[in-house]
Amino acid sequence: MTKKVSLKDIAAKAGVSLTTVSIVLNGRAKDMKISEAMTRKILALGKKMNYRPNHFAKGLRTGKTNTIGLIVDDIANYFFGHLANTVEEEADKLGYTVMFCSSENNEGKSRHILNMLVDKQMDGYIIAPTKAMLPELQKLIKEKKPAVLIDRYYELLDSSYVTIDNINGSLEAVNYLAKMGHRRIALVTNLTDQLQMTQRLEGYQQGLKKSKIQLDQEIIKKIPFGLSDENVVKEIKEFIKLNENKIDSIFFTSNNLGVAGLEALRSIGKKIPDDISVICFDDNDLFRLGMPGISVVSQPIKDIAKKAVEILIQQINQRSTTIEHIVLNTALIERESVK
Amino acid sequence: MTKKVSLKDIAAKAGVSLTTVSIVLNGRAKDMKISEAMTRKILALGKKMNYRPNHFAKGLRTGKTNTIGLIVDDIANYFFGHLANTVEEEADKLGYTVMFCSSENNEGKSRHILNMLVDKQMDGYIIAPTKAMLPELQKLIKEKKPAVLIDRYYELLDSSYVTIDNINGSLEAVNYLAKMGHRRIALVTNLTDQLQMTQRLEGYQQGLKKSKIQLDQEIIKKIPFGLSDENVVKEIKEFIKLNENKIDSIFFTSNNLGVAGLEALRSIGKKIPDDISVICFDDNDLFRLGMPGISVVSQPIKDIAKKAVEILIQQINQRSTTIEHIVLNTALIERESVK
DNA sequence: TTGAAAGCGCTAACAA
DNA sequence: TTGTTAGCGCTTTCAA
Repeated sequence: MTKKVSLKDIAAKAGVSLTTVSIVLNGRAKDMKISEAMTRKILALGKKMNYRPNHFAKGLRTGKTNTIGLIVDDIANYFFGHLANTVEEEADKLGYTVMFCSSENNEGKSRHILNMLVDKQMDGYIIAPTKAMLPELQKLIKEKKPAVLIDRYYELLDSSYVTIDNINGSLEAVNYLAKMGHRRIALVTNLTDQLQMTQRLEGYQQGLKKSKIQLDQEIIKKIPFGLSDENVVKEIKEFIKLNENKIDSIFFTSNNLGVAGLEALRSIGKKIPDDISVICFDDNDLFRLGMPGISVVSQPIKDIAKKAVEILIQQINQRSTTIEHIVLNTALIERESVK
Repeated sequence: MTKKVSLKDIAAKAGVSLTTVSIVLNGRAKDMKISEAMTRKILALGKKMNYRPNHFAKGLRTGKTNTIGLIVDDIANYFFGHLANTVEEEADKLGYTVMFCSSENNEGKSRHILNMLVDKQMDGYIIAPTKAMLPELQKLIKEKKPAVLIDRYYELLDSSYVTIDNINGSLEAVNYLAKMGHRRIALVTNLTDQLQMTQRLEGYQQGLKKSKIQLDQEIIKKIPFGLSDENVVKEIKEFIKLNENKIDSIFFTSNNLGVAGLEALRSIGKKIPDDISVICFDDNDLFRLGMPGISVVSQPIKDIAKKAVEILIQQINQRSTTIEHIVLNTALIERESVK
């Protein structure tokens, strides 16, 4: 195993002190008025010896890691996977790497990964928060660690966030269904008090009201987090069968629920949109290209990611210390699942 | 900002030396015969003061990070997203965190992220390699850094890998199409010399031979990496239109190509399976739940991930230094896209 | 059974 | 314009 070259090695070869080498290799030669000749010599030596700074030593000394932590629900999920992709891309442009973790919407796991990221001293955090994280998150904010929340936030957490207008997105979905003649609009959502979901429920209710449709708790199904995929499908199947004659359409409040919903509908032989109309919050390949195409409320995933990174890096660089609340708009995409 | 507690702080409070605290907190009290009373006292203090080891100091001293690096083509891709998910899960069980990066099958990016991971001194690497990485990878192997390749490997790289039987998977797909009466089987694959793809091509050729079908280069389409999604669709569309009357079925060699292929087919109004039959390497939600369901050669994603982590961690722990070559089997899933 | 001290590689304050 | 030195927090050898 070839020994790694350190600043000391270079200093020795160059016949100068450690400090000089450090300064030059950190691009501060001009500031410190190191002679051009010296600068060139050291730079060349650094390249020739293939010097790679020791990340630990640097971190230990400066406290900086050039890494940001990203916590999402599930990296395999379409929304979060694509979000993560753009976050990485944007961060990379600015010289940061990102460390992803999936919270799985699970209390223990959430807290565990956040602590772990804090231990590893990320320079900043982009987090789709869970309730279990609240205490840790509060501490983070209090200590003025750069952080921006995504997808949802907590009122009592005085932090920046980037979200979308969930209420209006849902409202539009429901209005659209109503406009197409549907009156018995079922809702399939998650059993959670996470804001994005309560807002989607709220939008559903507002939409009904606006369309003068009576709210019926019976045709609202709330599915707990943490069920296996098969069990989610099962729950939805049972819900649909139970309300077969009471509903004419279903609004799924997420990607995952929608996919499971399609599976459920298929397995009980319901045809979209002939037997039942369907609309979903969040887009994906299945909705876009499946037959029939599923109408969706689509989120500007790239914009969310870009904005989150932008705000975070500003905070890290202290260029801005103001708390930003960004709310982006959704877009209703009509396909063939509503009739 | 509350100052972080260090071993020194605890030592001071406990009235003992730094060393003792370090030993106890690392669970080596028994080995070093530290008295029970002392052990308990320090442990309690550590908990009370909420001691969190400094990752940099530890890493600087020991060279260990408890982090593994994972390089995939694209974290937003179904296959790699799910793979990453399981890798994280498995690694977590063993006390490791994982740092994901997407190579985007791009030369510069590949090399860049590998270097970056090496700089950050991962304890081990799980890599879907690209050609551009070869020199760095070779160095890694020579320095006996734990690493296992996934999805593909390079003969000249003497390293462990976990892959699937691509040749047989493709062969089965082609045989299946032939058995269903197809003779003009087009292939849509990537223009690359990456092993998983050349093997799938090889399997296609073997399948044709076995079914006594003449190979026709004209109905093999190779799409370069790095095109935008729309352009991939466009390329496939043109290919299909050009060969409209010459083909009765298409075999897509990946997830991404299949999705783009479905989009292309739809946009030119070709119905599956009436106008054309389709089969794809790799599964996803669209293939599983779309109408019609797309028949696929499915990979055991979880097993690949688990095996890769298992082998890697063994290497890290020096429990095993032997190079392992794992080749898992695919499964042909028949749905409705072939007639 | 415990402690002192060296040193991992780097940066930055201070000297020269 | 460059060098000396202290110290970031930790582990480990050697000594007591």
